[in-house]
Amino acid sequence: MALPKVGSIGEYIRDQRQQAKISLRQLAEAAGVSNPYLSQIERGLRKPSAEILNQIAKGLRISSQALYVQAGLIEDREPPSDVITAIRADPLLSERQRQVLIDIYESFRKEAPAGDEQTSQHAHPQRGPETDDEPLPEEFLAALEPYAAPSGNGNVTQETKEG
Amino acid sequence: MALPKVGSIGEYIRDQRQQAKISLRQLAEAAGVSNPYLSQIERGLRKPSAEILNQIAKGLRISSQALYVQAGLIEDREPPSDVITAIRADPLLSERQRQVLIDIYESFRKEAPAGDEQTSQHAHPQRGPETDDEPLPEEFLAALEPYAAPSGNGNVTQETKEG
DNA sequence: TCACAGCGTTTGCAATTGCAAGCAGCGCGA
DNA sequence: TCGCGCTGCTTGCAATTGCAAACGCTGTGA
Repeated sequence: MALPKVGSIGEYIRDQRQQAKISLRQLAEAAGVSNPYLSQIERGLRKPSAEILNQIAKGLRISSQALYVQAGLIEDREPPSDVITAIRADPLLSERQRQVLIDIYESFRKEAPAGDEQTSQHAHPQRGPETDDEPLPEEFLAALEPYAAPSGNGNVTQETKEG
Repeated sequence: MALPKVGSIGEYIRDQRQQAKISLRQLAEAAGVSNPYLSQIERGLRKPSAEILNQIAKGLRISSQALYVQAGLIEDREPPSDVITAIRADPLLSERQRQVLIDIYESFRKEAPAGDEQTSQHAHPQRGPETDDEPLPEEFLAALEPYAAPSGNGNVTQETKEG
């Protein structure tokens, strides 16, 4: 576990605050917490709750995640090398959708020849967002709609919205 | 709007727990919290700290971020499209499979309004040939086989391979 | 009919959070 | 020398967290 010091959350906050060139009281005001409590947090005398942490993050204009990671409350970033893990972790999917995705994925994994793991990125010269060989399985998507949610939406052409 | 009630964290936990088919005591044990406290959390009588939340997430085998987002402790500013990342990174999927998975996932994301996985049950009065009771869309999996590879395999019952 | 095991819930209680009030120090203008 | 405002820190104290123990309920086997 090469995790950073959990207690460094206070130092991290103080560091961020000083870099922002604001006083402890100012940050306390912006974050909506009391000055003395913030003081104790920065010196590691208190272990703030997630709500306080979130408010402090807002006051510092930094990501809440960054603070949570520093506080050791989030496995830093959780690199989901596992598709199933990522699907399970997605809070915006319904349980039904999750199950469908996992099932499809597992069926793929079972069928897939596990031999071409050598950077299959170039396995298929896919140039556009759509596969050229054949049209996308719109039938699937249309059929999946009842599993997703209301509002029949056939527009599923992928928009390459990788963040 | 998007995050109506923060207190729904308890419902979310209970939902996840029941879908995992484990008892309150089992989850409490796995998460390292007391059973009565977990009971109170699930019913919204207590507001757990981030540490407890983190442990519960571990016990549920879900992402801490998912819980934090549900708890309103993280601005869902960064929608975890980790699913797409994971799909893209999976070396065992063919390009076509990858595309199908991403398309399905994105269609889910577009249709699903995050929180109401319950209401979506009755969202579609006009149902297909099968009723909603059907646990899993085997028809989809069967139809997807040509997109995966030869060798028909219909055994895709949810085995919930909890590691 | 018991006894046992499991379920979720309720009940006190120690420990902790988080705050209002107050304290000590520093810089500045009168 | 004061006073004023700012810095951060210390001190009680109400409110809350989180837990151990016990409760009521249901199902199962002797």
